[in-house]
This record gives sequence, C-alpha cells and structure tokens, in this order.
Amino acid sequence: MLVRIEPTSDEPLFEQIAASIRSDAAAGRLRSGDRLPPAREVATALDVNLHTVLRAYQDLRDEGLVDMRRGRGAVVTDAVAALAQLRNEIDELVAQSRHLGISPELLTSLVKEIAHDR
Amino acid sequence: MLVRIEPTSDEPLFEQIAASIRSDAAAGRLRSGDRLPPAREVATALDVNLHTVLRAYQDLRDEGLVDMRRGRGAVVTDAVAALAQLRNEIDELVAQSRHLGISPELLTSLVKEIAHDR
DNA sequence: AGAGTTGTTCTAGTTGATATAGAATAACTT
DNA sequence: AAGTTATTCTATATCAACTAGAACAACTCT
Repeated sequence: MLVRIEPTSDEPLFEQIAASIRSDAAAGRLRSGDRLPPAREVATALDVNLHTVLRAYQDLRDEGLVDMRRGRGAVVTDAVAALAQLRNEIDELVAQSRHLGISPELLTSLVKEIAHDR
Repeated sequence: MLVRIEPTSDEPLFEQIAASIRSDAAAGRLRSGDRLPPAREVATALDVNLHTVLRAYQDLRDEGLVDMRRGRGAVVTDAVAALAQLRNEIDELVAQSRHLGISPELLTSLVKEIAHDR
C-alpha cells in the first residue's frame, strides 16, 4: 500500500491522498477487509501533517469506502467491489473522450455535473 | 441562455458558472456559433463580481469551448459537437454508478483520477 | 469617423479553506 | 496493563476565491 502525492499540484493534499487510495481500490489493489496504513505512518512517510491524512481518510469514510475505529484503523469495505466493476466502463469513456479531443478537465467537469443533476 | 448558481454550495462560483455553461453545451442547448451573454450582464444577473464571471469564461476558453475577443464577446466553438457525442455515454455511466450505489462524488473523483493518469 | 460594447489588465483588500503544530482523549488490540 | 490509533480541541500561517474600482484595447454598429 503506497500513497503517492505531488506537492507541486494545485490539488489539495488531502484530496490527492484520498484519490490515490480510491485509485488503488478501483484497480483491485485494495480488497474488502484490507487495512489502510495508520494515518501517522502515512503522514511521516509523505512529510505531511497528521490532520491532513485524517481528513483524506474521513472523506473516504463519508463515501463508504472504509470503516474507521480508534485503535483499529481504517478498513476497506465491500464497496470496493462496485468500484472494480465500474472501472472498465470508466476506462472506455476516458478513451473515447481522448479520441474526441476532450481534455480530462472538461470530461471530469461534465461527469460531475451530470452525476449531480439527476 | 440562463446561467444558474447555488450560492450556498461549497463549489467555487466561477466553477459553477463554467459548469452550468458546459452542461448547456453537452445538452445541445448551445450550438457552434452561439454567443454567451456578456460577462457584465451575467455578473449583474447573478449578483456576482465581473472578474468571477470572466474567470469562468476564461476556463471555458482554455478548454477550447469558446473563442473570446474584446468587443465581440465569447462565441461557442465546434468543440460542442464532441460534447454532445459524449453525453449519452456519460449518462449511461452515471446510471450504472447509481445502480451500484456509488456516490456522485466518488464517481467524479474516479473519472478525474483515471482521465489524468493515462 | 465616432460612439458604444466587451474582454483584458492592473492594484488592492477581505474572507474562508487548506495545512501545520501541539496536546489531550477515547476506543480498540495484544 | 500497555501500546496503537482515530477523535477532538485550540491556535496559527498561507493561499485561493471573491470583491471592488479603474483604466485600457479591440471589436461592432451607425
């Protein structure tokens, strides 16, 4: 389990951390029952504040991707199965989007808008 | 042409304005050659600063969705055709995502991550 | 040519989210 | 009982978002 961030990006650190873990989940690198590394450990490894990592973990919990308990840590839920199932279709959409010359930013914005509107 | 925003949302105003216009474009309500309303007009109508609207317009220009010139305003480009083409597939993805119980936020984040990674 | 329109650029100030820091606490594991 | 880990609290610093006002440059229309 390796969390990657890009300190120079304009994306918030907590969002990058969460995105990295979501990506691992969708790719099947994280399975139901797996434990995320302790927040303190990630914070030290990335040279980032503990609260920043916890913010990312809490977002993942709000999305239903992990369960969190003190002393036990963050454990991946069954929801990851659905992610892996969606993965192929997202790949196809991204591929066609590229073929049409639509930027990742524009595609993302469109999906966001449509997903929220119905 | 009607731009809608939600002042209470945590989404930046300029992003909401841009998203509203992208949505109109993808739905076919905006066609190549159509003019966006003047930024000053939108600013007054939404009770928002001129710079905030221009920031949204400039983002749309960076995405290739509109051309902008002083005195003439913002004109929709041919790129909208590609958007309308993608629209159906995005609708399908969103539908399946809902069926799997995946939140709009999670779906959006996944698409963003995957679109940028390849 | 002249007047009006519209985006561009500049300076400046306010607010809120992001991130950091340190500490104490509560729930869980071994 | 001891160690681990998330939770909660206060506090501070920084930066993006937003606002405000003004001047400017390129385009349209009469």
